[in-house]
Amino acid sequence: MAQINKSYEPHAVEKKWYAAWLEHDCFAGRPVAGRPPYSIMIPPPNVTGVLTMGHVLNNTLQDVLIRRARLEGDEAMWLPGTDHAGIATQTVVERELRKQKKTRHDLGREKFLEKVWEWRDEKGGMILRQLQALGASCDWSRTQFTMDPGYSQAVLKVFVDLFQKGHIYRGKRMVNWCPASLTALSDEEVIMKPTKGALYTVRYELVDRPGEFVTVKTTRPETIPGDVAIAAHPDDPRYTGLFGRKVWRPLNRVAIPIIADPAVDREFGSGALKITPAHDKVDFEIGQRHKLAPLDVLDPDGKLNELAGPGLAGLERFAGRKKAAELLKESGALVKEEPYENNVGYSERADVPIEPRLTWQWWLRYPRVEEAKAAVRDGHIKFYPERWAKVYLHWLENIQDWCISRQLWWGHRIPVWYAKGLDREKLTESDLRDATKVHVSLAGPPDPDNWVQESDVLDTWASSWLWPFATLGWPEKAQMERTGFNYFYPTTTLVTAPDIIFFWVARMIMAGLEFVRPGEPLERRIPFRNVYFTGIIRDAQGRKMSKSLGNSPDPLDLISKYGADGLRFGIVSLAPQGQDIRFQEERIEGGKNFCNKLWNACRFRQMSGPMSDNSTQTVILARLEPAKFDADDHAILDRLLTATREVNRLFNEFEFSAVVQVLYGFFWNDFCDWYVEVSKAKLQDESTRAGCLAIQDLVLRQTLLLLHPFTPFITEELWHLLGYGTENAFLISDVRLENTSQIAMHGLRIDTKAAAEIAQLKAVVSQVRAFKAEQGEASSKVSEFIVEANDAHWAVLDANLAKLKRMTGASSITRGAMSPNAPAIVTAFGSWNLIRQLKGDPAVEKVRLQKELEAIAKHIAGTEARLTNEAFVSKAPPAVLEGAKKQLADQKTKQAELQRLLAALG
RNA sequence: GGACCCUUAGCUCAGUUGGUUAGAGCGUUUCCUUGACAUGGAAAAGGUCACUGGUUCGAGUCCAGUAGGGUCCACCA
Repeated sequence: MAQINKSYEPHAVEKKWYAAWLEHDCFAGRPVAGRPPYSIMIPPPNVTGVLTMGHVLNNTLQDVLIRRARLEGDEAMWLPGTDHAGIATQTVVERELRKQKKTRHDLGREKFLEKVWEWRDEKGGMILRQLQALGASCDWSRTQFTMDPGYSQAVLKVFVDLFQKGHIYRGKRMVNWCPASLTALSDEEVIMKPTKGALYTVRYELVDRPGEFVTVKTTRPETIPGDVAIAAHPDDPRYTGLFGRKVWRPLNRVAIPIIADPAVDREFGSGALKITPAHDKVDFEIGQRHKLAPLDVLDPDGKLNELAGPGLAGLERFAGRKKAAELLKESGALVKEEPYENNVGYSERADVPIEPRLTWQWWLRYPRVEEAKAAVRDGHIKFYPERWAKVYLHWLENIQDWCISRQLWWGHRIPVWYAKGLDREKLTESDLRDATKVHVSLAGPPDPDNWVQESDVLDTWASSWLWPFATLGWPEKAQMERTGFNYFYPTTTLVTAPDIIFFWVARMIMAGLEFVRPGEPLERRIPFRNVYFTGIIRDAQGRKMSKSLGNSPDPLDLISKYGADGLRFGIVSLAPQGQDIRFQEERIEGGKNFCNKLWNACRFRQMSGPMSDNSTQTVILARLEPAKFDADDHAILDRLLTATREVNRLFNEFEFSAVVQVLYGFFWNDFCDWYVEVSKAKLQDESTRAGCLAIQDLVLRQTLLLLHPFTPFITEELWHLLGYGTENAFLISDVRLENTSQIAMHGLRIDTKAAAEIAQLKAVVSQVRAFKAEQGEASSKVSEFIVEANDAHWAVLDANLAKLKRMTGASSITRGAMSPNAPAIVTAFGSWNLIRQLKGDPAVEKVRLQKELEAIAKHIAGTEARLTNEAFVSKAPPAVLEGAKKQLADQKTKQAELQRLLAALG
């Protein structure tokens, strides 16, 4: 067996085991009859993406779940993949083209797409390789890409199907238009941001009453040339006489009507609103009601066009705004300009203000909305934390049709063909259903020469919403058979961030319900049973991590600094359920330190004595020597069982950081700080040595098993170094969690009373150590104690004497009468006298004892007050009452002893 | 404007169905290089649990309100 080095060096270990796991196909998930499945679909990162701290958290948790499932004996399958990320990817490739002074239009659609594929093959999917460094145990043979041929077929089939069912239609409507990416966006891709600007008060002169004006307030004077009316509330007395009259539009001067519409807020400004139907959603609706044709003064890229009139035409929109204000000022129409802050919608991707724009787009009326609500409301899908269910339900209550078309090239091209020569501007809803005018199919029209294909592609989310089943080969029967669709669907758990609850989670639920296993019960159609929402990782100041702020550490740097296990352990310990996380590198360092502690505890075991047969828990149990157990042996086994139960419970509740905390506390405090220390005395005694080593072997084995999901590399390494498995059996894939109740089945009864005694003894040791420190006695210094204790107490001390001496740094602990002038303390096991060359100063000792007496008197008063309270005595449960009584008795004993010591000082 | 969340030690956070003297990690201070580990050990200091009221024998925990912070949703020009 190899020698364990002095400190843990993660890098070689990580490399070695990841390669070994891959080589032995440990990550593969295959249907096994009679074995429960556990499946997770990775939230596919953008193919352009690189690993961020958010990914680290998210994927570590998925790996934890998957590895834990393997240990529990489930057939675990974690499917990886990437998302084609329409806008992001197209932008990246266009940027490269721009370096060669080219645009995508220079290449043409086909050539451009070739370039994108080239880019993807060379540079895409880097993030998946980075996940391997983290230790992600994905079944890489199943890696999917949303533009793969099979996946694409599924996407198009869904489009055709929804079209045929009447859920998809084409409509000219106001959309969120991104002037940078030149495409429509869904509402979810628009971020509202408070933006500083100006509020302009502009007056419009009445045509038939020169010198009289109507004033309006606007933040966008450049759209004035697009005004088609001025509106006021019909009941607004200021305007009743003006409805039907006309005003002069102050830019690109023409006469426009004053109309009455209830959508106008009387309270804002003068109560009058300029109506620009082409550039505002509300205005568009008002325009429709009054049959006013929109006047579009902006080009798709955000430049003002010739309709904006001389002086403005050709200007970029923000330059146009300034210029419009100047022109208004010159003509005297500008009454006021004041600083103003309002909410402006920004394109999520391009981070520029979006323009409401009237365009033809494809829309989806969501299917299965009611069922999607029921699935979560009725608990078929459980959200962790639960409160996200409210957010989800609220969104579904107010759901709007989804704009699924994008004016991009990179994506799934919409499978619609228009008959040649057809005027698409005039296409009606019934024309759409007329096969002579519009063809919708996967295969395309049989006579392609007579048709023109729709140039738009689908929103990326309109492909990723199929992820849980399209990745398993749906809808191709043969593929589904091959991937084990029926075995792995519905997936077990989805781990994702709450910010894509609408983008993705809700839509996947609706898609699953609509397309999978039609006609079967809801719980067979849902895409997943549990959804775990991670927190969002923020920097130390609480800001979101972002590239532009540069506040996001590179996870690969962290891995090289602290090891993958250290990073994983640290990030999980940092992330309690349901809250955003403030990143602290110290916690990652703590993860590394924990690994080192684990490493050294195993090293200590190896150095403590010869290794015996460790190959199964059963053989280790057989090596235990219960007859020779002392209280510490009982206590550590008791703690092991408790910790294991806690871990099991917390796993079921998805409380990962609490699991880590329990394991940390058990291993570091109970095992290393106490049991290993007391072992040192026991190991020197030939008669207790073998049994003590067996207990260590048992505890370490269980610890490695419980820790493995969090720190897979180091646990696998130590598993082999300590001989827990055979050479070709891996902890990750060949070992099952062992039922610690087996310990009880081996005729071994854990004496919980002895275990409780140890807890008390620990307190005494702590007290004695503090006492020494207070007395200026160095913690390592060999001290002499005289203890005055009753027979029962002394018996306990005597039984543990060797250990106690080691733990308190004493050369001797003897029973005897108190020495009057030496410093002393009162413990649960007698009064301890510290004997030194230099006696304590009685005056100082007196003060110390008096202070302690004061404190105990306070506690006694408090406890007595409760116990003499009639209401407490009659209403509190017996256990609480008994506890209080015992507490009082203990406090009184201690008080008496302190008084005795004080008196002895004279 | 609506909904949800948060406020506990210098910092970041735990705190299960209300029950002894409120915990952890980091940081700070003191002591210790004793053969697993200085990536370590021992100990100390540090909290009127945001505030006010209520329910209760008993409230960090339950209820109401107030203040401060955050997130999401919403068409106020």
